[in-house]
Amino acid sequence: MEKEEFLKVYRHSLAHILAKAVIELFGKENVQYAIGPQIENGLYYDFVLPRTLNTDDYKPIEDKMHEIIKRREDWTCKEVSKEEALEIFKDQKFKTELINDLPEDEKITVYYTGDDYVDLCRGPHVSNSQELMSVAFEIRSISGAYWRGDEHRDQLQRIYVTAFPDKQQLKDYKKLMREAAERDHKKLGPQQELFMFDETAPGMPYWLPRGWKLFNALLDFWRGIHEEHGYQEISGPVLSNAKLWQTSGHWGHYKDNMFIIPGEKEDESDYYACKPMNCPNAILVYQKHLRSYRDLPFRINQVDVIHRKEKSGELNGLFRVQMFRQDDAHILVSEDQIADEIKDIMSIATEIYGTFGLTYRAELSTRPDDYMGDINTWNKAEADLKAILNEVYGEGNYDINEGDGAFYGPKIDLQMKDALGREWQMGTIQLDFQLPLNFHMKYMAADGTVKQPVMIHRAIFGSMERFIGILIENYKAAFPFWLSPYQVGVVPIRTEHNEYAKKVVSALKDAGIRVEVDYADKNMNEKIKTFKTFHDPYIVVVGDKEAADGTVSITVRGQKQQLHGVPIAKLVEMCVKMNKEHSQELITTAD
RNA sequence: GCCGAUGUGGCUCAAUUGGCAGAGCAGCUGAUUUGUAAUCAGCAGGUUAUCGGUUCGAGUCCGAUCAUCGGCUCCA
Repeated sequence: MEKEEFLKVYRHSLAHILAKAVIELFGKENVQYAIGPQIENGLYYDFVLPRTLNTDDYKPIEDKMHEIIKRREDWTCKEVSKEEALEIFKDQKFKTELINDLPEDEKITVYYTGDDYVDLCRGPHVSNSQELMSVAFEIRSISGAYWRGDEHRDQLQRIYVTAFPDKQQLKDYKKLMREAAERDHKKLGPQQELFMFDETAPGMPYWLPRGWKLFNALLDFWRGIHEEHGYQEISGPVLSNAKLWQTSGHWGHYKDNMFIIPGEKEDESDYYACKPMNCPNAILVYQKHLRSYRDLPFRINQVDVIHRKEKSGELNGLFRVQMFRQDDAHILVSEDQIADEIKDIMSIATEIYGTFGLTYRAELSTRPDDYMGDINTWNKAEADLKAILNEVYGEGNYDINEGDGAFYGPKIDLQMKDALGREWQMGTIQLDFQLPLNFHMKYMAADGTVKQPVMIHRAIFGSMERFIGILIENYKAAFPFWLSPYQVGVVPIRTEHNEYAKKVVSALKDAGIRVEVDYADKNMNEKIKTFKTFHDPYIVVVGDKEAADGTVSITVRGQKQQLHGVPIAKLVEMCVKMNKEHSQELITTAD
C-alpha cells in the first residue's frame, strides 16, 4: 500500500474508533454522529452530544480509544440495500439524511467494528483494530462546526485528532507546530514593533514606525515593477455616496460588508460608505475621457485603504482584517487583448513571488450556475485562460475549480507556499464582464464603432497586510536586507566615538540605507543586544581602531565571525548592492 | 453570526479555600566608560478589559458587554 493510501486508511479507521469511543462514553441513545473524514495530519468527527465538551474530556476519550483498539476487534464490511441502511441508522438523523441523498444506484456499504458499532462508509478500512496499535494520536482540539457547513443548520461539536503512523512522526509534527507558533505574526509583529491593534478599531492595524518602513520598502519594490509594465498609479476617495455603490452593484450584493455612514437626511441617497473595493475609482478615472482602442490596455494600479466589515469571530491578526490595502490594479482591455494581458500579469507574479523564494500554484475557477452575461464570451474567456495556464505551467500543473468563479467572470487564484509548507491564497486575477456594463464603459474601436472593454481585476500580494503577515512568519521576522525596517544598526563603543559614528550614519543615509544608531552613554553590549533582538541585518561597531583608519566592524545577522576593518565606502557598496538586487541572502564577506 | 477558551503595570508571569495586588525585564535617576546578546544601585509604574451583581470583604464567585485566540461559515 502506498504511504498516502495507508495514511488515509488508518486515519479514517481511527475516526471510526473515535466515534465508537464517544458513543461508549455517552451512550448510544445520547449521541448523533455525523461524519468523520481524514484530513491533513489527522482526522475529525462531528457529533451532537448531551453536553458541551471541554479540555477535561480529552483524556477519557483518548483512553477509551486506546482501550477499544486493544480489543483487537475485526472490522467487517457489509453491502446493504437502502432500506436496510435506513433501518440500521433509524435513530441517526444525519446518517439517515446521507442515505436518502445517495443516488438510487449507489452501492451502500456499512462497516462494523466489533458487533456494537456500525458506520455508513465507503471504506476502505483496516481489517482488525490491531493494525492501529502502533498509531500515535491525540486530541488536538474541540470546536463548533455546522452540519454540511451550513450556518443555518445544526451546530455540531467537532473533535479534531492528530494522528501519525508512529510516535516519532507525531513528535516531529508537534515540534513543527511549536515552531509555527513561535513564528506567529500576531506575536512577532507587536514584539518587533511592526504593528499593533487597539480595541477601538478591531481588525484595523496600526502600522508602527518599524513596520511602516518595511511596508514602504515592499511597496516601492511593487511600484517599480508596475511602472515598468505600463501601470499608472492613482488614489481615490475612501468615502463615496451610496449612488456609486448602487451603480456598481455593491449596494445590492455587498452591503453587509460595508461600513456605512448615514447622512443628514434619512434618505439613502444621502448615505456614504467606505469603499470595500477600488474598482469604481478606476472606472471613473477611465471615464474621465472618451477612450480610444489606442488607450488599451488601460492599466491603473492603486493601494488605497479599503474597509470590509466582517462578522465578529472572523478577524485574525493581519490575515483577516477590516481595514487593508490591496495591491490592486484594474485593466481595461478589448476581448482580443485578454490573453496577452493575463500573460503579462503572470510574469509580474512570477517576478514578485520569485523575489521571496516563494513557490506558488495556480487555480482556475470557472463559470458558476448563476453567471451573468453572454455564454459565448464566457466560453472564450475560459478557453483563453486555460490556454495561458497550459502555456505557462503546463497542462495538469494547475487546478480547476469548476463553477467556483464569480458571477461576473472567471478567475485565476494564486496560492503560495511558505517556509513551513503552508498554503495561502494570495494573488487573484479576475475577468469582469459586468462592471463595464453597469457603468456603460466604452471605447472607440479602430473601425469607428463604440465597443465595451473587458475589465481585469488583479492583485499579486492579495492584501499588503496579509502578505506582510505571511512574510513575518516566513522569515521569522528576520527579513532580507532590502525589506528590513532598519538595515544597519550602528554602535559607537563609547560616547567619544559618536562623532565618527555620525560620519558612518550619514554615509549610509546618503545612499538610501535605513540606519539606526544608539548614541547613549551605556554599555555597548546593551546596544548590540537591542539591535539583535530587532534582527537588524548588519550591526556596525565603531571604536578607536575604526575611527583611526576610517573603517567599521560588521556583525552580519546569523554569522558568528565579525568582519573587521571594512572601509565605510565598502559597507555602503555592500548595502546598496543588496537593496538593488533585492537579495534574499545577506552578503557575508567584504572581499 | 455560531461553538469553545482567554483577558492582572509597556512586556513575560505570580497572588493558597474569596482576606493588604507582587516579581523579572523594559522605563526614569545616579554611578560605571566598557571591543560583540543583559554593569551596579535607587526610583517610579496597576480603578486586575468594561459595566453591574453576590459578600463584612472580589483579581478570584455570578451576569452582561467589549476585545483577543482555536475552530465553523465567509474571505484578500
